[in-house]
Amino acid sequence: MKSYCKFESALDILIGKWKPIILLQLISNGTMRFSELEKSIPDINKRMLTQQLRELEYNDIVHREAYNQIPPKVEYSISTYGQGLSVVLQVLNDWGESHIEHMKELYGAENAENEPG
Amino acid sequence: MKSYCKFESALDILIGKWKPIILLQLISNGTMRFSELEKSIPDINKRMLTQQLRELEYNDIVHREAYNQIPPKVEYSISTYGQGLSVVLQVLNDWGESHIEHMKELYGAENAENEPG
DNA sequence: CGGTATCCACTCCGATACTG
DNA sequence: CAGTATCGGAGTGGATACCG
Repeated sequence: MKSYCKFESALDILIGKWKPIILLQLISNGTMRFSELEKSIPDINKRMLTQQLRELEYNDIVHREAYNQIPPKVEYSISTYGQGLSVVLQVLNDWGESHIEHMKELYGAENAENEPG
Repeated sequence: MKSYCKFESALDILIGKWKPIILLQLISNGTMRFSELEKSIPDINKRMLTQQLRELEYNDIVHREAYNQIPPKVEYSISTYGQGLSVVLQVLNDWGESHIEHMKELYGAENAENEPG
């Protein structure tokens, strides 16, 4: 049996309320400006968007390109290194999808995606 | 490009301070009693162990077998359905391992596993 | 032995206001 | 446009005591 001892560090990178949807947007749309991300993600605010992007940038998943001009223009995209995450996200997505089905079988269709109250 | 729209629900199941290490223990050791888990995970307390186990049980990842006897005996193991997670954890583990290396290259060996302050 | 109940600390997140 | 600063509430986790 293999060790599995490092999967916490992978998790850490994906954890954060808005990181999944941010990654989703960047994967689907390629390069996006800050304001485009803001518009494409309803209910997020600037503070959270900035914070989550900074963490993803720190982990070299997202690339930030700032143009020195007025008004400012900053573009975000999945970094070259970050492309490697796509396999992981694909696996998580597939398993997540089937898990939703499994939960429906166990608990019925309503409210079946998450934890108990 | 595929949709990736369900990987949040997979994440939800793995998120929780002690879930990774609990899963690790059960995967490595098979069936374990409550007190064995408690001993094998330094710094966890009963409340947290119970809570995280309940959530994993709710999601049908962990199976709970209670024997009606005094003193009580309760055994936990990865459920049959939960075995399907191993592929996911393997992928996360592999990527996490290489990511730790990547962070070391970027930021040096010390303290390179997680987010910025 | 295998839990609950209670209380407290801390972190995460949201709302809002301000800035270069 | 693309942020930062500040504040407050909710949720998550820790310590401890108690229970069947």
